[in-house]
Amino acid sequence: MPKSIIRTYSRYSRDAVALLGALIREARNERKLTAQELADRAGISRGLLQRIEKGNLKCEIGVVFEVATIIGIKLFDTDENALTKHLGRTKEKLALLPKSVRKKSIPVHDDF
Amino acid sequence: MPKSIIRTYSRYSRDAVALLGALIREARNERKLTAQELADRAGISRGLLQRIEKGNLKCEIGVVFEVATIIGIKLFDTDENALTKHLGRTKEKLALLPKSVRKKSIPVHDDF
DNA sequence: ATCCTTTGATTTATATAAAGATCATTAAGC
DNA sequence: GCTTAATGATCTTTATATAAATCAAAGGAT
Repeated sequence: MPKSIIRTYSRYSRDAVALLGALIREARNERKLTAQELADRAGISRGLLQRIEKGNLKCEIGVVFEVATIIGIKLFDTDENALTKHLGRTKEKLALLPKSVRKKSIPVHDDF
Repeated sequence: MPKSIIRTYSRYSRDAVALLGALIREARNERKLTAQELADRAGISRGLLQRIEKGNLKCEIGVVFEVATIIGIKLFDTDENALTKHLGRTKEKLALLPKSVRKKSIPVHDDF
């Protein structure tokens, strides 16, 4: 990440990450697990779990999802296996779509 | 990240990230945007967008969510503003819960 | 009220993610 | 079939996320 990149995030994105972190903390408390215990189960440091629960935007998505999964939070869908099914359907659809997007060289006469 | 940490991810987590990436690519194609264009709108490099669409687990969650948001993918819920409402409710609940989890010093006689 | 576990915050060292550039490959549009 | 834009892949540099350790503060349990 060269030359000090400044990132901006929409409110929606910030809320989404914050929500996920709050859900994790809530679930952890309900299950009576300490931060250290959950961190150990996820194979991460307690400090990182702190940042995740706080809704830090710079955490690796894989780690955040893994913690959520371990603590029992269903991502995207509530019913079982819905995610996998959805993934399958999406991949099938992708195979039928154009492999690349191409701009029209000349502005088309979009008449009608 | 000292001493070369090896991370493991559950299939569910990997699928979830892969799904999100696939959804982003699908939406991008439907909207006839090039990778460079979407990357520019998100303020990231094309290379990073490639990794996101490929379902790379090491990308920052904030960036992934931001791209998803920009391209119009609703996170967690389908109906409008559901996320924010959910966040609000969760935060209220958190205020009522114990601030820390504590292990029983002596194994309790869990009799019944 | 006291004890001590849990959590919050900070610091340092290090592994690595991301930007930017470049080249090869693919495939849309003509 | 050509052309060339779009994508895929790789390399280097640099900023930074993370692990680990430490200390302070908070708050259950007794």
